[in-house]
Amino acid sequence: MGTGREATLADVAEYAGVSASTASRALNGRGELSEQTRAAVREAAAALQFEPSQLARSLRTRTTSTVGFVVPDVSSPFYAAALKGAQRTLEQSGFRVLLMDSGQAADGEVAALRTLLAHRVDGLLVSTVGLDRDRFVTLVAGRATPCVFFDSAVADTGAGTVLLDNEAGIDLLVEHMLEHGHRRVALLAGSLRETSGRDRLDAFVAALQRHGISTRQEYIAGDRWTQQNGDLATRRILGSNPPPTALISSSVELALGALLACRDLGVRIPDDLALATFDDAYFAELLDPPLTTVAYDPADVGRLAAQLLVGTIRDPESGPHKLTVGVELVLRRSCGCSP
Amino acid sequence: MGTGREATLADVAEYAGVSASTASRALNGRGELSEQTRAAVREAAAALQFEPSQLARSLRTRTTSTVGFVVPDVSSPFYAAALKGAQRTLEQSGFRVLLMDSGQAADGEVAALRTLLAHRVDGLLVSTVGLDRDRFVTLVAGRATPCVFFDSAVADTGAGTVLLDNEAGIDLLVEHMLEHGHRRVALLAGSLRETSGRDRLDAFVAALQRHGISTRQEYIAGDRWTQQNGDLATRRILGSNPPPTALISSSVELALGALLACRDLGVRIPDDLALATFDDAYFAELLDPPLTTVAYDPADVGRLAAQLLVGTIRDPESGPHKLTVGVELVLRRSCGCSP
DNA sequence: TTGTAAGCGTTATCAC
DNA sequence: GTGATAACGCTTACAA
Repeated sequence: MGTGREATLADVAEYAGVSASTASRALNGRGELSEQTRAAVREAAAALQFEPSQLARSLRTRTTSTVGFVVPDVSSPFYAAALKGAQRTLEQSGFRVLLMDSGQAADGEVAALRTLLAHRVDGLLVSTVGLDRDRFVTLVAGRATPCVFFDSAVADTGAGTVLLDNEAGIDLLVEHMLEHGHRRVALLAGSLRETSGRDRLDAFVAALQRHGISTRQEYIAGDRWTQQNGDLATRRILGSNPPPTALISSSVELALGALLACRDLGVRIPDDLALATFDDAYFAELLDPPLTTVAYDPADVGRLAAQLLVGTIRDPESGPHKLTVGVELVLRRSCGCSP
Repeated sequence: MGTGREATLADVAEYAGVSASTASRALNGRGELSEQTRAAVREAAAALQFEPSQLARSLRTRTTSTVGFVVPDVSSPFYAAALKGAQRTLEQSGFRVLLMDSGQAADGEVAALRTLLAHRVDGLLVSTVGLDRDRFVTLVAGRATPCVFFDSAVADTGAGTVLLDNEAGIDLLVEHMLEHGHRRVALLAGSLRETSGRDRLDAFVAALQRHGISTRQEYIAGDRWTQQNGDLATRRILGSNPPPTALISSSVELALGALLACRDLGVRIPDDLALATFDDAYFAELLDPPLTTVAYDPADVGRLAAQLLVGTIRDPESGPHKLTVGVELVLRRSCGCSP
């Protein structure tokens, strides 16, 4: 059961008593050949457990059927779900996924992109941590490899972009808090280097403005998408005088941090502080208290981005598309609504 | 900024006025060459934005520096975390990750393995959905590509295995329930085709046995790792007469389903039913009620598996290793403990 | 120190 | 229908 080399096309050809080119044609169903030789080749391939080398094939055909997927953190539920969505449609279109984690850092992202390009992937799916435009352009936009951004994009570049409707989401959250009668509303912000984080912050300020409420600096805190950052930022915000009566979170991790901070501080939700967050999670309903959220389908984001990318790979001329994934408000107890 | 072909090593060589082999040596730092030509080549590479084709390199060197990663479901937090752990150590060792999702099906897993083998990955990291031994052996064990299993393995094969200490985990859970005075203890089981699921079930039966309690068939239900299955199975179990007073769950998804079912049925936790589960989750403490769990580091599982794999790739002779990742009990309210 | 040539395993373009 | 033959872009003896 030990093994020598893997069988090559030449081995198969020899076994079947034909030339390599004939064997290739037989296996790929191209060209006309007799049923007889075709069968012989198939048989030989089976007998030798032949598995054609994608490496050699790719080198020759100049196409890898592989797509690079770059995210700040694979273990985040959002990215994992987006990956899953992308996976499925890519697989159906005959593409494989080469995954890279940028580790939430620009340098990591650049390294990932380099590696992927060196592998000659046919396309790129990236959620950027906030690369500056120049760096991105010289790195990939100068090449033939199409890149579709999702969730967080580099402005004015790429073959397509799929973003969540951040503005609509924050609007829903803010207006709902105002309907509950709150006027002192605070925000837990995520990373402002990513468009998703910045857009949510901007939408928050704009929404309040629209209702004649000017933003107080002390009511905005946070700069990373982590639970710990949510905890810290919440404590900071609650320290302001007067403290806010409502808190909107830019992500579920931040909201979890807020929950922890409030529990520790003895701040009751929603009685002392109303809370609602961007991102629904499958466990949101089971939290204490159940979280009011802005929901969307993260797998959809990946799926759409993958579709855009496949479209561009197949037809490079198709102009850059921008897609927005819709969101909806899910009312639960944390904002003050009754079940 | 459209683009022609990517620059090739030959282009770089020409630009620098040297031969391709010299260019290759200069870039890879092999052999002795004058600082002068080395600099010239580097300069040329930079000027042309040369990115060496891993494809060609791999074809020539017969090594891809790529590892295949196969899991039943990427979007599951456990696998996502394991992936993250593996990623990190693989990256440090110079390997890239080609990710495939088997979609919880044996056929999907076989397809994934085939694809990965065709890509000539240097190694495989797989959490099997329960492939039968023969199928696995003819597919990959007959080849030179080493395979390390994690979380769920195919028995007696592979270059290594990293499993959670399922038995210890279930023991902790069962004994804790017994300490609380429960005698009618039920189990939410996961997929029995995976070793993780089967091991937990077996450990459950054995643990009760050890304490002189024989297992009742009606107290065991479940066959998939989903929240929905947890919900259904819980309802079935609670329908038995007399119903159990304690419920142990094989995974956090199942436990979430149980929480939902109990809420719907008006069964209070822990008063009417004590609950505890395998798998800690970052939100376990924030649930209502906070969940008592068996915790471990999922990233560790991936990390160790990756280390084993890299070791085997570097030294194919190193015998098959079996590693077990430790677990610990985290007491919270759902089992009846007070905070 | 550098160049020449062969070869990795395919597929594509020709002939026959 | 089928078989040579030449790439694809790189590395590595072996020469020079």
